[in-house]
Amino acid sequence: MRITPQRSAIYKAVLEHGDHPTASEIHKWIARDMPHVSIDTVNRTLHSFHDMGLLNIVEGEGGPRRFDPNTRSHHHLHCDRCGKIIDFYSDAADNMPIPPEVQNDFIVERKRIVLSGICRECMNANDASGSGT
Amino acid sequence: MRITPQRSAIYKAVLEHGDHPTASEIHKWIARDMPHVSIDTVNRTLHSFHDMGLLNIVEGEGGPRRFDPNTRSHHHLHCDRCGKIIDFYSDAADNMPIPPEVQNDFIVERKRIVLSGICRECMNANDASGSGT
DNA sequence: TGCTATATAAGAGCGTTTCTTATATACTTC
DNA sequence: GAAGTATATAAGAAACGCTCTTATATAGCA
Ligand SMILES: [Mn+2]
Ligand SMILES: [Mn+2]
Ligand SMILES: [Zn+2]
Ligand SMILES: [Zn+2]
Repeated sequence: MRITPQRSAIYKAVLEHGDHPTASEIHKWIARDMPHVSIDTVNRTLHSFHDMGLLNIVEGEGGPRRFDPNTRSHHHLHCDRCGKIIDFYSDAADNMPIPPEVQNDFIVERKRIVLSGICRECMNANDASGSGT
Repeated sequence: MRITPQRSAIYKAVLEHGDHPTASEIHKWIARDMPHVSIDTVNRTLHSFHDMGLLNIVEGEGGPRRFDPNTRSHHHLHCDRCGKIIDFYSDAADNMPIPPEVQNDFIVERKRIVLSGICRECMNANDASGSGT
């Protein structure tokens, strides 16, 4: 795979961005330094990186794909209010046994836990507005 | 909430479809009996059902939302080849402890396990084509 | 039966992803 | 270092899913 300025910038952007960005967000992020990179190149490149194992694609409830530069084994919290996706780590989750009937009919290559609910910020926002005088 | 022919048909279609269909798939499914139902109505109605707790929205890796009429606590296998999503049940998963540091910063309302890999059909398809003489 | 709040159809609009094609360029070969 | 070639990119079009707008229809109530 060729090394191009676009690819370097895209990879750097994903690492710097930190969160779980969409192709569009990476495109905007990069635009500061390289305004002429096309969204098509960003999207195509992110998928190439995914195919090479440099990035994960994060589970979501429809909508645009979100990419994840964190390649350590980890899991996610999804906030139902603000849509934020937060990493967490859990040995219990990593070591959780897979049911035998699944193992018979399916080759498991990846195991992820998704917890949905309300994040701390949204909790606080709710408290502040909800219980005043 | 009013009972309308469209809503009845959409609910029936989701139950009959069985799998984890998209709004568009339900729209096509219904078209056999009711060709004049709009995709907008299907989509809006599916979301209403979701808000009422009749349906779940299934986690996916981008792309259109997929709905799930199975309201029992269960988890999913995602086939990387054919994109199929298969239900499975696991007490170990349901009882898995949530890390304390998560509980401090997040109100967990739903817990799902997603296993990605290769389903039996894709396995067999691969065998048949891959290792012949 | 008639009324009214709610639901629907149709099409427009929007954002994301993919496709097409001409142009540019990273890497190889000499 | 120069030339050649396979690969990558830009730009715009197109496809797709989802949402919004507005005029019309209708379910359920009085
Ligand atoms: Mn992550
Ligand atoms: Mn399911
Ligand atoms: Zn939140
Ligand atoms: Zn499969």
